[in-house]
Amino acid sequence: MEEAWVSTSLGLDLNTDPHRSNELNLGLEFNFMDPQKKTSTSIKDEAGDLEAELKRVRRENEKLEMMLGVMTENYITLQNKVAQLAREREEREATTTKKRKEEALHNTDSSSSEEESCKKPRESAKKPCVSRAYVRTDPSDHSLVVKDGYQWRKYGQKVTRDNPSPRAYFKCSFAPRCPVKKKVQKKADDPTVLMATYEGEHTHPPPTPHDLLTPLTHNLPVSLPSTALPVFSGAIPREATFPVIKPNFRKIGHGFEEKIDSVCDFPQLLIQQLASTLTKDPNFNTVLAAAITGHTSSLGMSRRDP
DNA sequence: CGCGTTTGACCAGCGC
DNA sequence: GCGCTGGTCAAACGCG
Ligand SMILES: [Zn+2]
Repeated sequence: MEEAWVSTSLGLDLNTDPHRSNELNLGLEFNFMDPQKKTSTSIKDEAGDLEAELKRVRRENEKLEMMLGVMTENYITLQNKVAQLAREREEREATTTKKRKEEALHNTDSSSSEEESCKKPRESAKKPCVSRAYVRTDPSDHSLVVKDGYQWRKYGQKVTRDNPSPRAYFKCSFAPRCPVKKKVQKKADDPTVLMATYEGEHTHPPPTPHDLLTPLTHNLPVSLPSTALPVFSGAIPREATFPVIKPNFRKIGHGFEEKIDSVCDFPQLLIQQLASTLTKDPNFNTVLAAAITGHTSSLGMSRRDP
């Protein structure tokens, strides 16, 4: 009974979405509304409890947010390292294989194998840094978009020979200042997995989070002039990593610009270990996004299905 | 109107 | 030299 009344009140306060909760703000307002109407102390208590609970949930949410941020940061760092190592190994192997091949091909000149590596320095110069990432997606999703925290501009799409699904070509939005390109194509044997091939290294800090996240909240003073690097003085904010995972996340942190800088509260070692473990899983982003989304909705939000 | 995407044209490398 | 293939360009188009 009481609950019904409460939820009605909430529903009235909210716009059209009684299930979804802006409870964080609502809890407070709702508390003010109470005394006006006829209230019983039990309801008050309940409201108080709820409010406290909401606060707790909110704090937990924020902590999770930050944890996620830290984790993703570490993840990206580690990913870069792994990619670099893989690249180096690949190059080494490629060199040896090529040498062997060439040796087998022209058995005639056995003296100078170095010459060949000199002959074709372009090949290695052409591919300064190549790394691969695999991302699991919704099978019904044809968009060929891999959310990796950077902004990309699509400049081409091709149907390739050995794969029924097309390959999309992207350049970093900071081009030509940033030469990074990526190719995205579904795996031939598993169309639910996107294979992203990155070439080059970004010449700028990973994400431009606020640009991506808050087009409407507030404007950044930096409108990136053509001469200056996108400046990120100090550490990258924790939201930085969110677009990597799930842009929708802005809803959560929205409006709470509090100083939740208690990273030290968290077991960083554990996080780092986690990150390093997860690094081995190419589907980490997807899985993490799903997990976080699920966790978030189970925390305070009921799902909203269109 | 500006910006990003789409898509056909074009180019370069490679094998035959 | 020719054809195939992957990669890039750029005009057309759509969207906010
Ligand atoms: Zn870049």
